Amino acid sequence: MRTSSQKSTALKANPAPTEARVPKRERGKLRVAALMDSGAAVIAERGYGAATMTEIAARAGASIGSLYQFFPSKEVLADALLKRYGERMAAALDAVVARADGATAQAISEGLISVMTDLKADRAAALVLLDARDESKTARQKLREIMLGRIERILCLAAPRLTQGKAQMMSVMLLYMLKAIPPLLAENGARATQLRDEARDAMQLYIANGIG
Amino acid sequence: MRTSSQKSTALKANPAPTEARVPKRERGKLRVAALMDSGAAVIAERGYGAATMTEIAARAGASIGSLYQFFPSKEVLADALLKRYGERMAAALDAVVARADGATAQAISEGLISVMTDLKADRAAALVLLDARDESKTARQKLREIMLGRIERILCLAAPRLTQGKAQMMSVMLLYMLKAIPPLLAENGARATQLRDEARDAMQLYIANGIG
Amino acid sequence: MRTSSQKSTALKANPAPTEARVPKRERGKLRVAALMDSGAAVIAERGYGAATMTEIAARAGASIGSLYQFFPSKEVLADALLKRYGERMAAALDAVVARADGATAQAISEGLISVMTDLKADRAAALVLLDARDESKTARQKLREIMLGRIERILCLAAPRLTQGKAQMMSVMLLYMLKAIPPLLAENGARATQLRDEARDAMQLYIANGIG
Amino acid sequence: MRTSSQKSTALKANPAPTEARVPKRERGKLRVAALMDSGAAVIAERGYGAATMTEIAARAGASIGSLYQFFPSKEVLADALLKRYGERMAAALDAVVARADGATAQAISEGLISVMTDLKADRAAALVLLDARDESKTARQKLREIMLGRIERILCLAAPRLTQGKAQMMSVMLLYMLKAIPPLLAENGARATQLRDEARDAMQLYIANGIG
DNA sequence: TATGAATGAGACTTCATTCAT
DNA sequence: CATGAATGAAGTCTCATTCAT
Repeated sequence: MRTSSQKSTALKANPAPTEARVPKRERGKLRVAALMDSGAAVIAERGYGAATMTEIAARAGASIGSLYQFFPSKEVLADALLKRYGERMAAALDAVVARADGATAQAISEGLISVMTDLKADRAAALVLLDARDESKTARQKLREIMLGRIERILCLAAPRLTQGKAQMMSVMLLYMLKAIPPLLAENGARATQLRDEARDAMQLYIANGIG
Repeated sequence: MRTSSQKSTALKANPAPTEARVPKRERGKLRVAALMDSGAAVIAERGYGAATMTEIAARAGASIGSLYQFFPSKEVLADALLKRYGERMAAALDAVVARADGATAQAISEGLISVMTDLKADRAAALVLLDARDESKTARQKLREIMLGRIERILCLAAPRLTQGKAQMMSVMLLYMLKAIPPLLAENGARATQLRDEARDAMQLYIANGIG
Repeated sequence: MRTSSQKSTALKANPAPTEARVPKRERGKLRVAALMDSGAAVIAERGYGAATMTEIAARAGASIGSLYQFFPSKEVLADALLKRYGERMAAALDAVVARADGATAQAISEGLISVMTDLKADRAAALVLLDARDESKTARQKLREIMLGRIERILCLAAPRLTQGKAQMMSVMLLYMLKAIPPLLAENGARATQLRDEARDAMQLYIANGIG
Repeated sequence: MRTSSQKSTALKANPAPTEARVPKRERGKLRVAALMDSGAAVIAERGYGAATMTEIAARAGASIGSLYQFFPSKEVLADALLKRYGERMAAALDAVVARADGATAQAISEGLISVMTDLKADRAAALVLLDARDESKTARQKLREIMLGRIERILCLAAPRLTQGKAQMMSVMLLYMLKAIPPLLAENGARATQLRDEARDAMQLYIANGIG
């Protein structure tokens, strides 16, 4: 495994940019979007380690040099991907939050599952990234907070009498149940519809029991 | 004294072996065990792609050549690890099966969770392997069958009136809930004990509801 | 900055390319030419198995990575070398074909030997390659056809009454006599001139006898 | 390519044995013969570089340790193989010499070709060895002398008036024609019989012309 | 800015050879 | 003598990253 920079004899090594460069022209924005989609696809398909910058560029119809123009390292690309996923996830959960006031266990369960069912393309990559990179501690933490916070808010809105401790505990539990959904459906394609219901039931039972 | 290249690339070499070589002497057996433990540890720690054969050998106190003596490729080592995990998992689940006749939802839930809580060292590696390698289709399938079959048997023993279809569906659902347990506990160390109970409750509710 | 393994071994990577990449810039073309010359030299000197990619790159003044940029494997380099040799050989023989109409046995013999005497650098490598690699079946076949076809044409032009069967048989025989020439001359440097005449006589006698 | 000994820290490094150990018991002789046959087969099949000591031992039904017992290095095995081939070749040619007195060009030609047609198994390996190893200069030289000397003697016996110079020149030429025979026949199996005659004719013409 | 060539550390793997049992 | 495990140098190949055009 490598950790050290390759450029050992660098003199005034520009302090290694850690952020994606923001494109200024329209054309650049399109290219960045294409590169990110390509990156998500390749990483989801091959895993973080096996995904090569060359393939990512090629699949986006760009040259390797062009890719590095916007994402100065593989790390930066991974971070950008994770960030975009977080934002989209937040938005999706916020929609559930908006409908959570006094909602039933079933509605909540259904809403959460829907969130996990959308955003497919990005999630596959995000999951891969989260447990392939050591450095993603921060990103993982951030994503975790995005999700946990909103789930907790949903629970509290639905059941105002819930103690904070119980709500937190339940949020964590639900988070992990939710995480199991995408693989559950993906790996059991034939019975995906029924399993989706089964999963919703399981979560509903758990939520109803907790809400009391 | 060596003279010309050792590596050939010429002619169709003996078809790369796909199985671990079985040690014939005591020393070899010890080596193999050490190498597998080391392999499980390193893979769990770094992921399949980032785990290096060099580190695996070193951590087992063996030379790289020694590692390759028994595991002629990284793939083969991965397969062996998965196989060992499958056997241990089967044994552990069989013990639950043995106690399943007429058992309560709580007992079953508790039993299954215990299985996932043991075998820690091997499982971490196994999980990593299962979704890091494409080739492990077979291994994954095998492991899946090992677990699904036994979970189904447990459910049927506990609730003889369950239809086969329902039992199968529930087994799949439970399998994915179970898979979520190790990361749930590992990533939330501080509240692991409570979360374990929470998980048990969730499964228990689901089982009880299904058993009727 | 790099973080996790580059080499994957995970997932079915892009199917290993079997063809040399064609350089698009002037610099690349020069490189490729230098690399091929270097490859021919090293392989001729050491044999295919003992020739190392490292040495080939070094002798061309390139880095190992640069070599692999254009020739993604030792095999591919070998194929490219063989292909180039085939093309040059074809051109050289075509020149003999052009002068074959009604030519004497001596002229033909002389012409064929000249062909084998030129192209030295490439041929040494080509010969080594042809019987060092199993996979070169196709290349060998192609080269064989290139030579046999032209030799046959030469014979027919020189002696129109030759039956096709006889012409083919003689072509094969001449091909193997020709193949013996380069080592004959190379390994007997001191008497190379006389041996060249001796060889020409042998071929001339054989051709004259066959042509009748 | 390696040239230096691996055992660098050796203290009183036994001066690296360069000869095959001679077995003393009957069983040992059989084993040595089996190992040599196996060695010839594997080397012929894969080439010198690609032939592995492990496979050679295995194909002879012996362990790697056992192989090294008799042939302390791959080199030594190669030398032994070459030596055995030389002896057999000498014997075969001696038989032709014995019949050479006043023989016709056709008889000589036929005799020489027969020699090349026998000893198949060993020759394939010998040819591979001769141009795969740098060190085989001596062996090659020795073999060359074995053959050249006898061919020359044959020519002189058949045509006492031949000058020594001419006889030598012709011997060299014939040697290379002979060397072309095995590949000629092997690679053109379908027409081997006719090609054999064709080759005999070519040699006969050459000899007859030279003998005058 | 875009392109594609250049670089080299480091990964996996092989195999001649040695040695303890 | 036989056996099979141990060793490690060296080979092939990959890919993130840099740079000249």
